[in-house]
Amino acid sequence: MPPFDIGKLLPGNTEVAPCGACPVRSLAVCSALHTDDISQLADIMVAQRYDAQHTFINEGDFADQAYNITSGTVKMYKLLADGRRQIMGFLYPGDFIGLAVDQSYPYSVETVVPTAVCRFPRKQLDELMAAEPRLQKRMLAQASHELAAAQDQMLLLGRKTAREKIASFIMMLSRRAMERGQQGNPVHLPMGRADIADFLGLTTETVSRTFTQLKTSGTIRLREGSKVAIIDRPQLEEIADGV
Amino acid sequence: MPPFDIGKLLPGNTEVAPCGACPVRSLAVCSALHTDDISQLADIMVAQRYDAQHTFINEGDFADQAYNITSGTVKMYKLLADGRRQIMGFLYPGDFIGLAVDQSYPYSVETVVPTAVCRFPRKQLDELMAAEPRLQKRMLAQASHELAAAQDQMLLLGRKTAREKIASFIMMLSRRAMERGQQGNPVHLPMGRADIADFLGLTTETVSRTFTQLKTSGTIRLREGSKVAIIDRPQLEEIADGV
DNA sequence: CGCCAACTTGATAACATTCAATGTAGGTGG
DNA sequence: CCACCTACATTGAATGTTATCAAGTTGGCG
Repeated sequence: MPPFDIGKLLPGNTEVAPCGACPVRSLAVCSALHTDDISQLADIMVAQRYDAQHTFINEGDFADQAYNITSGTVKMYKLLADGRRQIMGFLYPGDFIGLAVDQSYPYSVETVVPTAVCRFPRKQLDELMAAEPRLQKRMLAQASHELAAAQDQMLLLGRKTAREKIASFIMMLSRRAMERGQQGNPVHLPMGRADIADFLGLTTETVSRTFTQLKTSGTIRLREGSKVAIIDRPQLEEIADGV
Repeated sequence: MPPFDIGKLLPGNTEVAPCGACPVRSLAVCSALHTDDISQLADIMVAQRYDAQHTFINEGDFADQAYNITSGTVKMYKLLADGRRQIMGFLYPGDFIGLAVDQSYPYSVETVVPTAVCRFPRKQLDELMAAEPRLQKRMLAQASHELAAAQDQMLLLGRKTAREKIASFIMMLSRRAMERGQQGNPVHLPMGRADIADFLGLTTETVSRTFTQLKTSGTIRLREGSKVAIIDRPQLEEIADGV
């Protein structure tokens, strides 16, 4: 039998959540809206929960829905015909999916851990955007931010060594956690080695070997619960920057 | 003496060009504006011309200007500390620079061939954008388009072989030429092997060898004037897609 | 026509992949 | 509660693609 099926939902799905009490409101695009606009958003929104390893967007499908992550982690990826996979990025609470999209989704999206999202019909979201320049401005800012991240990743994929890639990856997760007010040192890696490999353009074996190498050189330490402790942060930063 | 200097300009620089007669108006973000708005744009705009191989944006500099290419070709790139370079993309007439930008430019921009641009102060462009939702919408569309291209490039850099990278590159230039109403078959490559290498995450030697390989297999033919003739387009497409 | 930069080709080496085996941890059932 | 089982992670050995180092060749331009 197949490892996952047609959108099995966790208990409590499709509830209409109170945006006013939303824990990620300050992070999300919703921050661009006033309280009365938020209620408009809430009207067209559906809250939903997915299991881990559940694909809720398939590359090529008609893109009629947009999503906002409220808890959990997801990965966006593209596939080649023979199954080679490139993960474009990992998304966290507050991140938005389906903004920079044409008619059909240019990538698939799959949960890494159990994840909650807010789902919007794109058509109505477009209308709200047309009426609310603040929202549109916020979307442009988000697109710009994503573009900058994509360009950093292009430098990493095209020109960095395995060692530099892994160091950059740990630094990125650490910085991201701190930006979100979480602790930046024992960094939590919710994704497996295969996901890390497909994000960095490596194989799982090379990822594993490189972690070991950084551990041996005293730069990091691997902790239980898929956590990485940064022992020598300045050195990790230097490795990441290719110095 | 240094190979290039402090912004030497070709004759006829800093002229105030008539946007109404602009050859790339339909391609550019300007297409979002009506004739009377265009005049506002023209008021804050300066037309400028640069020699080939001239760097007019330096990574890290304060980003107070935005640019629109009106003729020529430029490359955007990032550098690592030891000089390794990744080219994020090549831009053609109608393309916009300085949109998805924070305080400082996240990349350098250098002309590939003699190039003409329109230059805008970002501050005033932002004001015009706030007043003209159509312009802002157009900018969001452009950012989305760039993001999709960046994601395709991430798949290429992370997961494609040298052969697939070169095939994808030729196909991309061919498609782009056709979108612009130019002929898509003898594809013109205005950039050198080093630029192609730094765009595809390869070395110049590998680029050269791979061109030879595709030539030997009868898929392409190298023509004078840095042109590539596509002999077997279906096969080139299959190679590009990793089949 | 000659020069110089860019491109091509050749030989060797290195980094990462591939194939294969072993180790470890989380989850399930006895 | 422990033993087992399965996933995943790590380690090992050999291969291969691409990089590196080095020598030609071509072609554009003065």
